Amino acid sequence: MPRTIFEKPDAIALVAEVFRELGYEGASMSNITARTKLSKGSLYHFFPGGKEQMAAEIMAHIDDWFVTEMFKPLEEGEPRAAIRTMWETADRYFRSGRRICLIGAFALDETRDRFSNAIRSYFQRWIEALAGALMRAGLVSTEAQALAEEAVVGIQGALMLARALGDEAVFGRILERLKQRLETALC
Amino acid sequence: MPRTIFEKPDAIALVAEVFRELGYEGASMSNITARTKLSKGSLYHFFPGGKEQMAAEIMAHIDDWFVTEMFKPLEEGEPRAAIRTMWETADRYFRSGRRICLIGAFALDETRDRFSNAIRSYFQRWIEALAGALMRAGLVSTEAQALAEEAVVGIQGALMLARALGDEAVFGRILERLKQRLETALC
DNA sequence: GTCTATAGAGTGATAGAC
DNA sequence: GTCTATCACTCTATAGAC
Repeated sequence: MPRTIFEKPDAIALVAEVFRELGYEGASMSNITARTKLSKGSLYHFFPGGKEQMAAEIMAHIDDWFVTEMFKPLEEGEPRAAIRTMWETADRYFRSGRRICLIGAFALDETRDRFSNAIRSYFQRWIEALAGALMRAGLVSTEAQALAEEAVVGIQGALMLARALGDEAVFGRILERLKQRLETALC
Repeated sequence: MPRTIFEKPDAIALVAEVFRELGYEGASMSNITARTKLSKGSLYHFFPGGKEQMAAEIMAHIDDWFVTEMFKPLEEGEPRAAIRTMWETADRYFRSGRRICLIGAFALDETRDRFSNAIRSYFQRWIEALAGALMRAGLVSTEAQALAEEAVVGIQGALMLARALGDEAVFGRILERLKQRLETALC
């Protein structure tokens, strides 16, 4: 019979999309095997710890992506350019509001306790990286902290509202307003 | 054997807390009976449609509460006073960030399709009620719409971030900033 | 006695683990 | 595929209000 060979990074990406669509509880092993075409054997080969390990590795994978593409540039690059790039990176990652934040969704459901450390450190690092960039761009600490918090809150709230209203355009509008607010503060 | 008599409003409130804590999929009938002390007999007596009916009635109950306590005052009352009261009502309902928005949480998980109409109309009415009050207070339509959207996005994002960081204080800080922004716009 | 609401064992289906 | 645990849900017996 025909077989498809998967590598673990593929498996993580495929399973991630199922979790993103159905949530942690909603993603059953049958759903996952049906949608990913990965057999139960393959899944337990890649993730001996079962569903919990899948979710943990998916979150780590998302975190890695953000560290490379967004947090490190904010922490180490020229701050104004990095902040400008951040909006594009967010828009690209969240597909202009069509894709939700899996880590944010996990924060709101019963999986939150299981993964609370990963969830907390992702958002903490995002806010701190942005606040740090704003300070290096000339803002005082309190203002930088408040604006950074507001930006991350706005992105997450916009993703939820886009999903709730079935209108992805909300995301673009909020992103634009947040961008303007940060640029105004830096002038 | 000893029996406890429940009334339906009590049943809705008790079950609501289980859904809020565990999410739709996470709240199993066993969990619900264990935490609420309602037997399966009582639950299926009150909610012959099972879990789906429970969730639908809980959402309707939440929606009713918001209509009475927040949307109608915004739609019909003196706009500036109603907006001022809205912040207090939100802070009280969400217990200063300790309680999440169940309707928002449903919007992000796989239940979203089942309840999409209820979810959409809740957020739509909130934004429209607030935008209407801002217009009656003197703002032009586009600015009122944008500020209303931003306020609801901010509240939802702040609830998520408070939960994600395990730090409810975020909610109070964001609420205060949103309040200031609306008051500034109205001056 | 009648009737409604509750208790909780029991049902088949399906979950996740292996 | 096989396993056991647990799922949503059904059903019968009966407690308690009248």
